[in-house]
Amino acid sequence: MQTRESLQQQFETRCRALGLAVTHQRTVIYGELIATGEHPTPEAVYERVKAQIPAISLGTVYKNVKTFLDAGLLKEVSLHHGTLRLDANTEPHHHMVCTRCRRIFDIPETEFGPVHLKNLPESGFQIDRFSIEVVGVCGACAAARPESSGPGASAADNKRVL
Amino acid sequence: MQTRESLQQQFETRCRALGLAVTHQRTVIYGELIATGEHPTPEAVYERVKAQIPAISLGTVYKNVKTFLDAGLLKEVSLHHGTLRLDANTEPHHHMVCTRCRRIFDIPETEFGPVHLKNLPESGFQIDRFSIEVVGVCGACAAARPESSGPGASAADNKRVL
DNA sequence: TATTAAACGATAATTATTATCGTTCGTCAA
DNA sequence: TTGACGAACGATAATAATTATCGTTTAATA
Repeated sequence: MQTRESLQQQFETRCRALGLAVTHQRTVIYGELIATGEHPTPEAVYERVKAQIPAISLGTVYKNVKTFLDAGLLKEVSLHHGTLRLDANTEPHHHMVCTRCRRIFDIPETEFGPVHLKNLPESGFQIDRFSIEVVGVCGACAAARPESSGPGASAADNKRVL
Repeated sequence: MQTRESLQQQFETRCRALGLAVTHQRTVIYGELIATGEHPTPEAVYERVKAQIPAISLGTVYKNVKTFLDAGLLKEVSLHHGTLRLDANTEPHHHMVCTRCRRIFDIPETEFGPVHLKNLPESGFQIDRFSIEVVGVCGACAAARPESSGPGASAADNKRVL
């Protein structure tokens, strides 16, 4: 398990490896992101960072968040951020999502074995259901571009192909 | 398993039960949604419906999609539609999401037993990983409003409380 | 320390979505 | 069946989230 301190220390090294300038703004933005256990919005990050750098621009936060995502320093919580996707399937089911074209396929609940959760970190949380997402590359996209060479290519996959 | 025909037949009945007028626009919008196995965006629905009702307004599609969501005729594919949520946790982990306040909590991967998928409906899909989401109500929200009485209350839970 | 490209702040533009408002149409009682 | 009325419609303005532009500043490095 990575500590906040070690992540913060690695930040400069990782930036240099990526050819990114280590600016004060970037350091503070990243610091806030690893300091919080929450999963904030860019706007929320902006508010926190502004306490330390009052002159920072919201655009700078967005630009750097995007840079960090592309670099793999950050991840999006969900592949489905962005425009609303509708589901008229009333049967219980799960989804399979292509990281390239963002197409969504249904998987009936019966295709999965039971989910075992050992113990719940957050006390008092009332579980309604488990939602499983199979993340990967669909047949069509795999055929179009067979091999995304190495882990570095994953960032480009955040963009839509189809 | 509900057939498209039965769903389309139920549409009028369900609308009347909900006090919603059965308009041509609504019938076509809903029809397109159950006709497609995809999970379209409102914009995509608009394009499809426009082929049948050229004068329809995009606003009407949005309004009715919202009405259908509130009524439970449709669901959103993801709770994370809307603004971007960032994740600086580089360890493999899953998420627990509160349907009321939309707060997101981390669950280490080790808290779950292995996921068993019997067979993949979409041939050629290359699985990268499974992402499990524990959906429910967090302790704080449950304490604030203990019982969301009956299934009808679930629609209101789509809105943010915190 | 001087050069230079990258990053910054300010702000305009774009995209997704919601709200407004006058007109039309589905519902239901007569 | 018709007529009244409120709900839904289409057009369009407004808002929110995000991205792009552009002139200025700053980090990297020679």
